[in-house]
Amino acid sequence: MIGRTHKCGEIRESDIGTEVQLKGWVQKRRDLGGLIFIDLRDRSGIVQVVFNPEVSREALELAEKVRSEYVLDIKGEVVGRDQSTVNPNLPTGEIEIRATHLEILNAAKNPPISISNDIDVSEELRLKYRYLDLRRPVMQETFKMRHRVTKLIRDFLDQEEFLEIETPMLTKSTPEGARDYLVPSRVHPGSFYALPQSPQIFKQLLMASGFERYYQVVRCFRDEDLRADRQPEFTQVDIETSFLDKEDLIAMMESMMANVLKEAKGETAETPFPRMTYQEAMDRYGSDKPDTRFGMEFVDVSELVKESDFKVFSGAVANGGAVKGINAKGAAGNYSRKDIDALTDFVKTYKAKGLAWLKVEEEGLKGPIAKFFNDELAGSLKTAFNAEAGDLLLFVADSKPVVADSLGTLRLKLGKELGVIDESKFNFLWVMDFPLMSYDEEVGRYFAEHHPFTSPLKEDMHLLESDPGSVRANAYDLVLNGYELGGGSQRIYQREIQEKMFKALGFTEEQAKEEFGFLMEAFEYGTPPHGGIAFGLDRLVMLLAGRTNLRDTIAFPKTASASDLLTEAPSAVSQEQLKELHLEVTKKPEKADTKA
RNA sequence: GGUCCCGUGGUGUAGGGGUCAACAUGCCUGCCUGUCACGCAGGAGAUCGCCGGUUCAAAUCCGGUCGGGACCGCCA
Repeated sequence: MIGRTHKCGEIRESDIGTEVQLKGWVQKRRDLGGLIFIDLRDRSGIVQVVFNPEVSREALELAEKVRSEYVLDIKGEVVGRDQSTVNPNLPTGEIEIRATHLEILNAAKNPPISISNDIDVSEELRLKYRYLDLRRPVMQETFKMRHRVTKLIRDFLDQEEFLEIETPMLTKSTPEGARDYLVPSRVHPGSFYALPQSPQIFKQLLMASGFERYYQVVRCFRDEDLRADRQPEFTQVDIETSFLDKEDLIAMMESMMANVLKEAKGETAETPFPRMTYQEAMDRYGSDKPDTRFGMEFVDVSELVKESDFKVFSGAVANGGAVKGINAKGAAGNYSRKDIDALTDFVKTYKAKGLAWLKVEEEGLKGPIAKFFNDELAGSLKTAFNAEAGDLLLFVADSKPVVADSLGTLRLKLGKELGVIDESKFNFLWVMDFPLMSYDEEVGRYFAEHHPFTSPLKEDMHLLESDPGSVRANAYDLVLNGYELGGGSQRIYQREIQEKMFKALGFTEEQAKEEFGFLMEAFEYGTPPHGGIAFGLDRLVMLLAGRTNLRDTIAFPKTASASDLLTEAPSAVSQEQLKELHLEVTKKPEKADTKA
């Protein structure tokens, strides 16, 4: 018994009368005594197999031994079911397999997690028995989706004459950006490679090499703490082009994404995608990656309330901050004072000192701060928020970054709680004109918002030395439903500009030369104007598959504390290994499971 | 580095100082020829994550610790 003639989930009425051989796992066995039904599952789906003594007593007796997740090899005939026994819940429900032969290829212990879509297991067990978790149909679907998306992207880029070129995984640690994962060098005592945070510099060098269009589906590493949408190793679709200006590249990427959405989801995305400047995104949504599937936009009432008797408001404006609010339409009845207290605690995690609120009623504004607003001001506020009776107005008065952060996150929370987000939508959005760099008060210098190779906008170039903080980057982020899907920019390709950039970032000439001298040297040998973008593949798949956690789109992900529960990585290593690498561990490992 | 939530039979939960270890599901055995959440009858299975403290008595209270999750910081 070797051959497999059909896949379980693909057998149909048209196959009736066919002799088939199937291989798969036991989803469920139903033993009726003289008759046994087995739902056989392979990656294509499920089909019902019947063991009947009139067909093969031998097979029936063997089937009695079978349990969940046994691996079977079955031969039989496809037969139609009586109208009364058709199962409308299965694509294969019109037929069943009348088994003539059964071979048990492998037995299985009773699995610790059930192989079904309804998740009623802890994340911990799912990760420990990841190979079982991945058997679940939803997970299989997600990875089929991931494959499909990756292939669509590859096919698209291939058609556009991009070359997929690999870049090193053992590379040089560079300052700026995230913490590096380091790999000690055995050959060079005390020296370390870094795993790439992205192939940024290599792809620019490939442009210097004259490849013109490069892409790579590539693993990247960042040793930072995890989040639901952040894993320490993740996959980027990394793209770089020569001679294409921003508009050409953006149009091409829109076409690629629209194609992915169409082919993977059957959804149409209107191109060109909407655009918004960074400033506008911050002003209207308090985020550089706004979720535009719903409104509830910020209303800046700083001007209205700066003279008000409510000191929290007027004081914030006087201190150079702002007072902004959002209107939770019709939500006044949904939120008790206790609920609003909870919202207040929520915004406090984002440094807001408090949350002011007003309920809009027919007679006027209600709430503890209503007394500070006279009829005229109350009227202006209602107009500003387009407020009607039943609305709940929520305000944060603070420094501008705190207002943006806290109110922006509150908006998302309320959007979810009030169910005003259309989950079926795919809202792409370009966010443009990011600041090139921002000043870090604690460290006392500027840091690049994207990375130090991002070109300034031409019209801001003259400010690079005089007022670096106000220079806008020739950069663009692609946002999908409130997630940053990718970011790109036109790059600096001239040595003098790159030198100015490093200088603005506080590098001495020597430092710049030591860290990035090879790149600047390359600029001197005819590097073409170039630019590119990188997309987070895991996130894209997560959004397309309708998942909310990045772990669900990565076959073997890490826990929140960056460990792998399946292999138990990371783990201690032997003294010999450490010695070879010229390393000494100064802190005792948490787990005393040192390898022999 | 910090905040919050969770940890009880295989799994998911309930309980919350002393006959309270319960429910569902799964598992095992038997019966059953049209099931597909099969059914019926019976059965096994947990010192309540771990360590310590309080107490006559701790699964329950307290402290610590480990593990999982969400978030802040961090990260584009």
